Amino acid sequence: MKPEQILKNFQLKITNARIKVLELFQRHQFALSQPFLEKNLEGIDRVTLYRTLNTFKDMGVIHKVLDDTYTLKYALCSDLCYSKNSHHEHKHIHFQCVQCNKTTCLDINIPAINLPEGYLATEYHFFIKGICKNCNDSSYPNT
Amino acid sequence: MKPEQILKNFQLKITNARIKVLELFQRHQFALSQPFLEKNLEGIDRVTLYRTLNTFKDMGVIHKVLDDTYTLKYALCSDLCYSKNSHHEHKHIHFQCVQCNKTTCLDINIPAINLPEGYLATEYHFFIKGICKNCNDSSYPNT
DNA sequence: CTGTGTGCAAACACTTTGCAGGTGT
DNA sequence: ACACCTGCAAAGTGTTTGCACACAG
Repeated sequence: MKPEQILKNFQLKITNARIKVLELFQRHQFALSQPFLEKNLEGIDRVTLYRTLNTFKDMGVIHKVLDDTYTLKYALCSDLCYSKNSHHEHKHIHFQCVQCNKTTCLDINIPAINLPEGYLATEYHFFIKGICKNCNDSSYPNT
Repeated sequence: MKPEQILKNFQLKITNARIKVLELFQRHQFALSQPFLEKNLEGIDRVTLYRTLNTFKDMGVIHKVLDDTYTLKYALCSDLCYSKNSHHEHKHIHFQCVQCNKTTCLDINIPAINLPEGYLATEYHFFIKGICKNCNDSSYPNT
């Protein structure tokens, strides 16, 4: 979908910065951080990027992706973000590759957990560190 | 166990800073961050704390606890950190309370996940956000 | 005595806030 | 026209590095 259309769907004003940010998300299948955006989108202010990401997150255009780099990352919401009852939520597992340093969304749901009596859950975050398919494949070149 | 004994067990030099840090960990059942240690341990340099935490983590005295605050947290390793085959690893779930802002270790193992072909896992991080037992109990006082 | 631990200064990286001016609708 | 978006400056917070001195073993 065209960035302009996405913005329209979410009733967000169509601005240069937002289009550029969405395009960048669409060009990459992995989660993006503000520093990454800043490097790859010269001409757009650092603060604007932070605010754009925040707005997108609040409106449900993107969702937080946590890994252990302690830099906020986000990924475009997709089918993965909708459960069977068409309720927008984020219960899939993320994968952080220690080789290419990319964190991606896996098409695997977070398994249900029985919390001890008295606990109330609102959000689940599950990520796995390791070597992703791409890096794994390229380290064993075809013979 | 006495902090001195712990240090001895891990073949670490017994210093004032390390004892103080271990004592603080023992006094709290939740994960501690460097900023927290800094506030609660006046007289010990900020950098020393970072380095102490790093050393402890490398030696397996403490383990990383991730939540979405983007501040590194650590917890003392305990029985939870040893799997059935007495192999030191960290596969339990953490819980981040949005009310008291404490992140704790749960006595629940991370369920096994079947990764897609080609992926290789080395670490699992799973945390749940919500309201912990303590906060939940205190918001519904006994009648 | 020797190597490791500590403290201080400084730099680095990521994120947030305030305000003035610009722009989409 | 008006509200919202953007850019700039500055500050806040968490973390790392370099170097000289101190101290545990």
